[in-house]
Amino acid sequence: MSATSDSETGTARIHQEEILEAAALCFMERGYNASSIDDVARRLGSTKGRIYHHYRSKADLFADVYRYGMELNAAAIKPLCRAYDDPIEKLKAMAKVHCLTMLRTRPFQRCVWEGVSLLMRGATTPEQRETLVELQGLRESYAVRFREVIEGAKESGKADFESSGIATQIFLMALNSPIFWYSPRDTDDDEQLDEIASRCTRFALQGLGIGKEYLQDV
Amino acid sequence: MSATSDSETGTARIHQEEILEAAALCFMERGYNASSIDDVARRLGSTKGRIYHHYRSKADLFADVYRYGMELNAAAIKPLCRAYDDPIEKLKAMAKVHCLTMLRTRPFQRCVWEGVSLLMRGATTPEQRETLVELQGLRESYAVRFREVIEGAKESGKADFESSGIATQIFLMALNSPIFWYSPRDTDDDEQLDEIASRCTRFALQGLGIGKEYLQDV
DNA sequence: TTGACAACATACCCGGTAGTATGCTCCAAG
DNA sequence: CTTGGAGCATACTACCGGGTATGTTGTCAA
Repeated sequence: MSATSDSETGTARIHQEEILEAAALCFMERGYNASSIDDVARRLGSTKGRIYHHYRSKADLFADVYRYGMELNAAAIKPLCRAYDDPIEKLKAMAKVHCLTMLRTRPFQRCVWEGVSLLMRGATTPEQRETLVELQGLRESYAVRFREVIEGAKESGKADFESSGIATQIFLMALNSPIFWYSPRDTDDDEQLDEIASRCTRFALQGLGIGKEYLQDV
Repeated sequence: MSATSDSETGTARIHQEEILEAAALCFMERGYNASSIDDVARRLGSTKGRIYHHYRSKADLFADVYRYGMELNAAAIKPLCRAYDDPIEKLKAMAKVHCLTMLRTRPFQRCVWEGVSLLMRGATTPEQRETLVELQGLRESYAVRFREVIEGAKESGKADFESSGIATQIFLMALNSPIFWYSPRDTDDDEQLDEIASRCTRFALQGLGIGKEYLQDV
């Protein structure tokens, strides 16, 4: 049996991860609609047959890229969720890690981003619609984790904004921004990424009205 | 003569503006590649013939939407360029107006945004490539105006950041963000938009390290 | 009155692409 | 050693959508 596309374990998933990476690169470079399955296959040095053996449709493939990207995000902030008392410290850590994940897994994150847009537009089949709504739920609950900590920071009196909904949106936007304007240099050392993540994090936290006295170590 | 698509004056442009608006709405809802010329025509209650009478290609139509969006931006901040001495005050005004323009002309701004992405990807013909590079230049020079004021704010000692390039990117991103997460309410009064623009502006200015004492009237 | 042209509509072509049907090969279980 | 299926490749179809060629109508100037 094949063409399952969800919750695979073992070797199947390993084979598919190669496909996922190629797909993410294609979708990032040309966008979902402009990328053909043949493009992805070419990048893999194979043909359509391989992809359609593992995925029932192009939309399925994209959905799996989306899911994988969100899994990377969730996995990155997971260890931080219960590790802090002070909401400011927690928010600092989450923001920094989130931004670093954006930079390190840029192709997937661009797909996640485009997925949000594709959601609002028309998903053809009701089955696809269902999948996209589920994936949107993943992203939504991820955002909620940030919003809760952001609200905690406000209650502690160290942050200052009005609508936590809007604040969270802009906050995440600032952290996500490098996936658009950052293009990896030839010498893409890890310090460089850390530097950029720091600046984005500082900007985002200051945007929430958090004083600089709390942001020395970002 | 027809199919000129640039620097029209008088009645021709008026007819085209109707097309521009329909195209902007389509491109916003489904994206450039997923929108067909027939979709745009349907929204106009007409057929392809009308569009291809005014534009030589789909890419030309998109380019004009892009251009129009950038013209709206440039026109909005133009009166502010020589009206302020204090860089902080100037930056406040520019940011607020920019954000408001984003909210009020959202379909066009979404197209401008997608245009940036389409640029990096492959433009087919060298002629299109040339056009897109020119449009990218418009956007670039627009960003430079902000960067100069942002650098001025830093020199005045009232802002605090490290790289003005990165700072400008995140700054504009924060101001642009509502075109993605804001969907107009049924009661979309103008105060609502002003409120949102204020919050985005405060966030962006604070992100630059500008103290709250300068931001009372945003 | 006419004819020329703008401003469309209609009908058609054709290349590209998602999806399918089928063939091939290797490997492991029986 | 043979057989069934995983893991692909090859060949093909069907259709959508960009672009064009041509027809139709209103208008305005000579």
